[in-house]
Amino acid sequence: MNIGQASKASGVSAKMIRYYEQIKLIAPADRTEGNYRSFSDDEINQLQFIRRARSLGFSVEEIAHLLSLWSDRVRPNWEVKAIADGHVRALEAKVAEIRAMADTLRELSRGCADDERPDCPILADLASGVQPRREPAVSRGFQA
Amino acid sequence: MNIGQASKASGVSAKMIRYYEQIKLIAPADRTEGNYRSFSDDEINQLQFIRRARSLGFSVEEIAHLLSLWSDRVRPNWEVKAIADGHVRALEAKVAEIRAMADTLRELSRGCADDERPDCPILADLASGVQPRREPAVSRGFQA
DNA sequence: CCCACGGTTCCAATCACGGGAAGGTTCAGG
DNA sequence: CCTGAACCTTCCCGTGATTGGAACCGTGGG
Repeated sequence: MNIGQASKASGVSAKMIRYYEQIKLIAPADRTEGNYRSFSDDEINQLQFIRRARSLGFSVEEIAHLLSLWSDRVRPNWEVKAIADGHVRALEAKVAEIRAMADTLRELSRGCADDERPDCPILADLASGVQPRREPAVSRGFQA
Repeated sequence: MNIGQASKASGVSAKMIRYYEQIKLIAPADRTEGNYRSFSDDEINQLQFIRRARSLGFSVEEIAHLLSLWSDRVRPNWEVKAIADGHVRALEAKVAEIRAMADTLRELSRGCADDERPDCPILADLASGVQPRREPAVSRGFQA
């Protein structure tokens, strides 16, 4: 299978397959005579693993760890579970963070009439320099 | 006020103040004889506005729009409200997306015993290449 | 044998931000 | 007056995952 077929079969773009190879998330693929990458079924499976893990929000670093556990026949459950649970907690924190923003903003919007007047309190609030209501956000740039 | 004092007063790092100037989110600050930036109270206020808006998850582009509305004395409420509500919807979508991930992963983790055995179903699921349950995620790289 | 469609590499941009180098300015104390 | 610390200046690089594009080479069907 060349990279195009591997991409279709795995759902990972050819670009990303090359990138994953470059950052050593996956082993360098075999090459044909004409220097084309050639993928085995096992490698397609790995790519699907990666795709699925990415869709669950795991970072590439976490996926590297998961892949190594996957290929380790005596891996202990608790180690896999620890990564998963840690990630669940990170996701929950992210949800809480974003929901706090949404709640605040909904509240502000509620006080802003949908008309032509120029007295919308949203801008007034932004200008007031009010501190965020809770702890300083753990991370800010969630918008990809 | 030089950039250090402006930073302390506004809560925006000196680095970011320079960056905001560079990308023209704010006007170039006046300079002293020694080429130091000098900030007025108005400019400190603008920086606080930016900081607050960032903490609510607005992108720099959205903030540029909000700032222009802020300085527009005849701004119509509905325009401000539209930006805010659009952002609330984006935040809600993000929450739904991340919560779907967390739910899936929690479910997987529930089936994985916290012990030394190597049969954790999380890896099996990742390897299975199951499609995400809902629509293809609108955005993927939410982790800053 | 040609041409379109693959593949290959490399380089750039995204977004908001931080780190650090190399050098100039300011100001207080000795 | 001189020194040094603390500030400022610009410039470049890295982050993480991904996409886009250019320039070039290989492959295979008509």
